[in-house]
Amino acid sequence: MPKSLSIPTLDDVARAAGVSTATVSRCLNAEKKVSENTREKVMKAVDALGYVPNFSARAMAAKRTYTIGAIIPTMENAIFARGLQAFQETLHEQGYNLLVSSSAYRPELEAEQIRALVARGADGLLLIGYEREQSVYDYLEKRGTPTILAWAYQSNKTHPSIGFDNRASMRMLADRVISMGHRRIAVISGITDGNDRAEERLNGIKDSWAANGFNLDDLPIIQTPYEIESGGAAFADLMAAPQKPTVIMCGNDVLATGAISRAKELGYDVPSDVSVTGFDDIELAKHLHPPLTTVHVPHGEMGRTAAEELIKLIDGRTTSVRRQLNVSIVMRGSLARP
Amino acid sequence: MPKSLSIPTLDDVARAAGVSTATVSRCLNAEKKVSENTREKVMKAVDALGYVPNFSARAMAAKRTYTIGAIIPTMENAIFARGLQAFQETLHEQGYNLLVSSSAYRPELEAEQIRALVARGADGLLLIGYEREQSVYDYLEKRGTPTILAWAYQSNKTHPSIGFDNRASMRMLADRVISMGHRRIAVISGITDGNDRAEERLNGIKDSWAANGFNLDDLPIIQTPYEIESGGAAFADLMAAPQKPTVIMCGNDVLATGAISRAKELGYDVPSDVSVTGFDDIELAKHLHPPLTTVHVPHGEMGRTAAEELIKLIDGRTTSVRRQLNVSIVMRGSLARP
DNA sequence: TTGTAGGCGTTATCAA
DNA sequence: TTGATAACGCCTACAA
Repeated sequence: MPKSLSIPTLDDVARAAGVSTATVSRCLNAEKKVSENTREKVMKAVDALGYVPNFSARAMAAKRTYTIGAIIPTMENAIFARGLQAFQETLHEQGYNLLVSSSAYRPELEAEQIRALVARGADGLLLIGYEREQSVYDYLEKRGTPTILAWAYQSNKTHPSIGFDNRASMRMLADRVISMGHRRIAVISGITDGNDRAEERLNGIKDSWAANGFNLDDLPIIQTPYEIESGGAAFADLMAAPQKPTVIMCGNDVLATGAISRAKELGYDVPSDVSVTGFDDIELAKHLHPPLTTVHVPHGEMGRTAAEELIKLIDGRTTSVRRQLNVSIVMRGSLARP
Repeated sequence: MPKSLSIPTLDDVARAAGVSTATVSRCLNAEKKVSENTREKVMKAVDALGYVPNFSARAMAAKRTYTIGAIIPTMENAIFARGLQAFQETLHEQGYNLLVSSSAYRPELEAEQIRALVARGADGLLLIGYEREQSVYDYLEKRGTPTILAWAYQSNKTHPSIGFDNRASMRMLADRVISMGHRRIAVISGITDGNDRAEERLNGIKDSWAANGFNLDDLPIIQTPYEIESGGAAFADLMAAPQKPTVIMCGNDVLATGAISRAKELGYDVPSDVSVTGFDDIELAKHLHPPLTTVHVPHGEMGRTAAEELIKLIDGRTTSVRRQLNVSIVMRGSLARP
C-alpha cells in the first residue's frame, strides 16, 4: 500500500503508536503526564508521519492560540521595525507567535484588521497610539481581548500603554533649539489627522514656541506624509519663503532625510545655511551627512516591555500597565547655532 | 437580563433571527441562496449582536482560509517592503488576507515558520529565493500547499517563481562599469551562505570580470550582512588596501548607503575618488548624495504578479508559473569614469 | 498513567 | 428556500 497522501491527524498518530488520541495530545502539550515509554513511541510516530497539529482545531478546542496580533501603520520605513523586532523576539521566547499587519495609516483598515485578528483568535493585541474610534475600544472590551498600546504615552489616558511622551519629547528638542538662538523655526510635520503621535509632536513644538513668548502665527508648518520625497518637497516650500527659517524641525527622521537630501540639491549647506532635526533615531540618522540631530527612542526596550506586559495581561497576572519610557536628545551635526 | 457578555456565535444569531444556523451561514457566504426577506432579518441580528465568524471554526469546516503566508528574510530594511505591499494589496482585492513573518535570514527559522503557516491553514505561500533544504520542498509538496518563489529567477530551476535574474542583472551592471574603463573593482557582497540572491549577484560580477579577461584573484570581495553599518565598515577595509579600487560594487542599496556615508567620513569624494554602485533601487537610493547608480527592480509588478499567479495556483486554474521580469540599470551620480 | 467521549463554531450534504 | 445533521481535528474533564 502506498504511503497515505493525506495530511496526518492526531488519530493517525494515535493509531500508529498504538495509543489513544488523548495520550498523543498529552505528549504534545502536557510535559509531565505521560510515561517515558509511551512518550517515545508517540514521538517516533509523530515524526515518522510528519505530523503537525492543526492550528484551527487546536484553537477551537483549547480556546487559546498563543498568538499575538500587531497592527502597525506602515512597514514601508524603519520606524517600527526595531521595536517590532524586539516585540516578536520576546514573544517567541515565551512561546507566542506574532501576526503583523499594516494599516497604511487608515483607521478603517485598522478596525477591519483588528476584527480579523480577533476572529483568528489572537490572545492579545498590540496597537500603535491612542487615537481610534471608541467603538473599536468597545469591541475589544466586549470580546475581552487584552490590548496594549505602544509608541505613545499620555498621562491623561488610562488604557494600558507603553511608550514615551511624544509631546514632551519634541518640546524638549524645541526648547533646545530655541535656547541655541534660533528664532525662525519652520516645521515639517506628519499628517496629524488620525495620528496622535504626529499631533503630539507638533504640539510639543508649539508648546515650546509659545512658552518662549513667540507667536504661533510666525511658525510655518507643513503637514505631509512620512516619506522621503514629501519631506524634500516640504523643505523646498519652506525655504522659498521670503523670510527663510534658520532651522527646520521634522516630525520624524524620514522627513528629515528628505529635507537634508533636498537641501543639498538646492545648494543649501546644513547646518550653516539651515539646521535640520528629526525624531526616532532610525539607523540611517547617524549615517546622513551631516548626521541628524534627533530624539532617540528606546525602541528595543519598548518592544520587549510591551511583549512582557501583554503576556501578563493575558495570563491575568496583572490588570493594567502604564509605563513611560525615557527618550533622549542626540546632538549631531545637522543642528547648529544660527 | 443583562446583555450577554460572551462572544456571539452562529447559534446566537440564528436564534435571534428565528432561523437555522445553516441559513445564517448561507447569508454570510453564499450570495444567492437565500430570500431577501430572511436575509434582512439575519443581517439585522448579525450586527445587533456584533457577530463575527470564528475563523478557526470556519477554517475547519471549509478547509479553506483565504489566507496567504509570506516569509521574508527581514523587515528591517526597505528591500522587500514595496513588493510585499503590492502583493498584499492584490491579495486584498481578491479577498485574501496576508500573514507575514520574517526569518532573519535563518533557514531553520524559515522552516519553522513555514510549518506554522501551513498549520494555520494558509492556502498558499510566498517565499523568497530558491535556496532551502529539499526536505522543506518535500514537506510543502506532501501537504499540497501551493508555493511561489519570488525575488529570484533561475532558468534552470523548475519551481513556480516570479522574479528576475540576479546574476544576469548584476553582470549587466558590471559590464557597464568595466566598459566605462574601471579596472580596479572591489565588491561588498551580502552573505552568500544560504542566500541565493546574494550569491547570484556576486557571481554576476565574477562572470563579467572573468569574461573581460581579468583574474578573479584581483577582485577583492568582502561579505557582510545587509546593514548600513557593515557596508561602511567594508568600505573602509577595501579602501585601506595599497591598491585602492576605483569603484566599489555593492550587493544592495543598503550596503551602498553605508559605503557612501563612510566615504564622506573618510574624506573620499564619490565618484571622483571612488565610484559606488548598488542594487534594488530602494526609495532612498535617489536621495543619496551623490544619487546612487543601481539596478532597478520592478518590485510592484513582482508583488502584484506573484499574488495573481499564486491565487491561480490555489484555484487550480494553472499548475505552474515561471515568469522573468526585466530589470534596468539606473545611471546616477555615484558612478563615473575612473 | 491511560482511555472514552463530549464539545468547540462552522460549512456542506441531504432531505423536506 | 430552508432545516437537520454529520463532519472538521483537537483538548480536556471524567473514568478506569
